[in-house]
Order: sequence, then C-alpha cells, then structure tokens
Amino acid sequence: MPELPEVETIVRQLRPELEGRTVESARVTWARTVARPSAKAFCREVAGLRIERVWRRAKYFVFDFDDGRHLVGHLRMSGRLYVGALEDRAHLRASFALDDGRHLAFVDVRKFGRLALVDDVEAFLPDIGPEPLGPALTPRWLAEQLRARRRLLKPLLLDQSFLAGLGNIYVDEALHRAGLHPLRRSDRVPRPRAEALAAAIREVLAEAVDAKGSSFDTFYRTPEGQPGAYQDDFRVYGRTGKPCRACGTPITRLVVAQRGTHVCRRCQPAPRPRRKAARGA
DNA sequence: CAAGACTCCTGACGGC
DNA sequence: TGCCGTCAGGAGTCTT
Repeated sequence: MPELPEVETIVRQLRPELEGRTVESARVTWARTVARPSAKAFCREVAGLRIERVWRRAKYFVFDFDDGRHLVGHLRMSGRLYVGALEDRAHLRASFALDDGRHLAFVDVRKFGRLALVDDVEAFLPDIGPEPLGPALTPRWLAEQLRARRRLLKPLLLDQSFLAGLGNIYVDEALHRAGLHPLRRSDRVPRPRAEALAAAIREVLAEAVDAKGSSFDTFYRTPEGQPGAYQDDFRVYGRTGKPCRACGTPITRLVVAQRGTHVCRRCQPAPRPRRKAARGA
C-alpha cells in the first residue's frame, strides 16, 4: 500500500508528535513483526530511548534514538502507525508507551510490515536507488539510466534499487503522464520521452504528497486517522473501463510483472512486438 | 543481467 | 446464506 507519498505523509505527521519523546516501554503482539533483534530483546532495548529525529528513506521510516541506534520500519502492504490513546485496535502488532502518556501503535492486517532496531541504517537497508524528489533524479540522469539497462519500464520503475519509493500506483500514473507503455524496453525510449518521464515521476509524487497520499480502501490512513485525497486524481490506476482523462479512450488493465497495470492504449502506445530471431528478415 | 514463480498474510468481493 | 476462488498498494528469495 504505502508508497513514497504515503510514508512521507506519515513521517511528517509523526515528527512533531514523536521527536523529543522517550519510549517508556514497548509491547509486541505479533513476534514476526520485529525483524531484529528478537521481539523480546527489541522491547527490552528500546525502552528508555529518546526519539531525536523522525525521517524517511524510500518507503522506510526511521526513528533516530539518543543512544545512536535507530528504529527502521516498513509498512509493506497494510501497515499503519497511529499516535494517541491506546485503544484496543484491531490487528495491533506492536505498541510503544511514550513519556507523555500516549502510545504509538503499529497496526497491520496482513502482517507483512516489519520493525527493526539497528546500529547502522545504511548497513541494514538493502541497496536502494536515489530519492525521486531529491536532486539526483534529473532528466539527464534518467535518460542515461534507461539507456544503460534493457528492462521493461514497469518492473524497472518498481525496482527499489533503481529508484526509491515508487510502487504500483505511482508507476502507472507516471508512465501515463509521460505517454509511455509499461512494456516498453528502457533502452528503446527516445531521449525526450525519458526526460519527460523524469518530470512525470516528480510531478506525480509531489502532487500526491500535497494530497497526503492515496486512500481507496480502509488500508491507508494518516497517523491522524484521515484518508489521503490523491485517489481522486488518479488518471489510470484503478480506472479500468473508465475514459482516459486526456483522450477519452477506455482505460485497459493488463498484468505486467505480476502486477495489475493500467494504461490508455492511445496515450501509451504498446511497443512493437519484435521477432526474436529475424533470420533473413 | 533480466524476469517469472513463489512466499509471507488477511480480508473484501464476485460468482454460483 | 454460504462457500470458494481471486485479488490486493510490497519485496525477498529462488529459478530459469
């Protein structure tokens, strides 16, 4: 569920609530939520630490503690974070008692989300590409990177080691804006299109952050409990059969890289199928 | 190197 | 009504 805009929204809302707070105690109610150390050690060691800074890298959220260690977390498909009174929330996997009497709750229906207490964030995180809203994603950089690889655009953009933070929704949205079909091969994208894609990615993500992310079912809510608003601006994602906002052509759904994929066949022309061995042709 | 299959989980939804 | 198959915003691991 949560992609970069959702995690960014969560971090922004948690920051004023958590920075400066001390964790008095922690409780884990689904042991596998804690990736490291053990759930028991996690609870013991996190108690007494003060949260100095809350930040984000890709789709991970990070709390820096005053002893130099860090809590790194990923919400995966259905994780949520809330600050408030400790109600008896359904699907509560972990909770943290804070020194102001409130609690931070980690709720996760599907149990894919993970928390870890680590010494070194960079060493813990897998290989992750540049932040798309940072200075690294320039039209030139993206054009060169696309040309240097031979991958289908959709799986390439979903690959966190290529570019950080994009997920299924925002990849579909960015490709539509750039007029690129998800099955296009990266090294066959003309340079102007590649440069347009860089702009499209930044626009989509920035607009989604402004809208506080996307909520189209009960999964994503901000820590304040509010849904995001960007789902109302989707141009293709989840709009199968509805008219393209640009040209009116019904949006088509296909499967690419095992993911539901949404395209306008007119705005995003499919690549020409090339024969494998064109012997004599 | 690239890409597909499979896995971790629960719940919502459509079809019969 | 109820059962069952299918699908879901992520990503790591293993194969091909």
